[in-house]
Amino acid sequence: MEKSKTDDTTTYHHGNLRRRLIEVALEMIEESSAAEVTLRGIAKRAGVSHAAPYRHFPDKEALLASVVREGMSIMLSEINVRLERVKGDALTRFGICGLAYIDFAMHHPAYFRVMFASPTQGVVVPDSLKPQSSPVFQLFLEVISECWEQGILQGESPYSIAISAWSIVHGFSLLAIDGHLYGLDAGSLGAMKRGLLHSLYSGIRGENGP
Amino acid sequence: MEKSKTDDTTTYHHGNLRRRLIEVALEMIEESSAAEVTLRGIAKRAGVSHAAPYRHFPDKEALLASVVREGMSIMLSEINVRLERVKGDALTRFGICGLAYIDFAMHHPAYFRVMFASPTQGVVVPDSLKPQSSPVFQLFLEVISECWEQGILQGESPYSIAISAWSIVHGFSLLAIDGHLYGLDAGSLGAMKRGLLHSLYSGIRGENGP
DNA sequence: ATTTTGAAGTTGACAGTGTAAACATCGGTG
DNA sequence: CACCGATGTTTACACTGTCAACTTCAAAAT
Repeated sequence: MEKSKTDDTTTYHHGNLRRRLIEVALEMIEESSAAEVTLRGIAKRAGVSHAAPYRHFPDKEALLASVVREGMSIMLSEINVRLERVKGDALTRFGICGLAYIDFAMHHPAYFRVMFASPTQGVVVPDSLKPQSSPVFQLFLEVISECWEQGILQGESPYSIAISAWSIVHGFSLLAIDGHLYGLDAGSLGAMKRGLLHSLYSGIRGENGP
Repeated sequence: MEKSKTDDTTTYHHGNLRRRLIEVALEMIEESSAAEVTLRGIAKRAGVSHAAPYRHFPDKEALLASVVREGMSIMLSEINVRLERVKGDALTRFGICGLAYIDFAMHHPAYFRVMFASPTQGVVVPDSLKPQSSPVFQLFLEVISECWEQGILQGESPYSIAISAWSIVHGFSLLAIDGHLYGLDAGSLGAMKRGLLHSLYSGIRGENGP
């Protein structure tokens, strides 16, 4: 009779809420924006009374936090799936991490926005979900360490390289989904992604630069 | 009797509200966080009835937008002040832009947060204040163009370099003020800033990297 | 098979929010 | 000096998050 934490299968009285609530929440974030999403609105769209969510989440923030956790999990797995396909070459794996990060942001902007909305809105993301402690950052760190040990990447430490890499990749993701880079077509955006990683890898120093 | 848009001098019935409201708003953002700030709370702290702000701003969002504009303006001027002191050397000027951007974020985290809270909260930042159209980004672009023309920086275009530069600098700023990089002391944070810019300038490719 | 029981959902209430409309007030202009 | 419009106040409303009391129903216990 134990209700497992990750309860997918149909259960309960009215179907499987909890799950449905998370889905609806994401839907509504896609349509409007994380701030304008209302708990009552979510409940209504789920076809349930306005207080029903409280049987599954202590408060609104907790529901949103679940969306965040789910997003984190999906992001991590999407990156990992791509990594699986290119075992071996450490540098390539590094590139894949960066590209996959940006791709996740562009493919799932709603997830991405809730995930990194931290200080604003009501979404007070728990510390364990902050960038550096996130599994995604840890993955970055692993892959970068591998490169660093092989002398493929240089820097003060793998950690400092990871900071640089995460910064550039995350910053670009924000531009891509928010400022949307002046409506560039998919092709040039793809080129831009690669250009971005290249500029970090090879640097932007010109011939006349000291 | 015209009330100029930027009304600093004391006027009106009850002193100079508008100005005071913006100040109080910023104060309260510093204390709690942009989302939890309430219009009624701002009014109360300004010693005024809860509807008074509506004589100066059409709605809450407009007040917050004014805070954003002010932040943008301060950021721009702080960067410019530092640039004034180092006319001449284009590359140094580029470095100053990046450092000053990060410094602004760290010195005025409240401003920085409202400014880039875009999609979340109620702060729907107008398009004209989005990163790429902001004067700050334009400044980046100018300085980078200068370097690019002199062959000090390389890349597909000044614009693409600016994207990379803004991305890394903005992403790092987020880490610094939000994830706060595990409570590093000021010294190592300073070193980190420089390391960050260096990694973009010189790249992170190691000896064994292709 | 029937009772029991507690989780899941509902209803109604409350304080607090943003905002609008009607009213009050004061300083400068006629 | 009277007026008038900008500035501030009061009252009111719809909506939010959240809580407490109530209902319902499916499975556990008898």
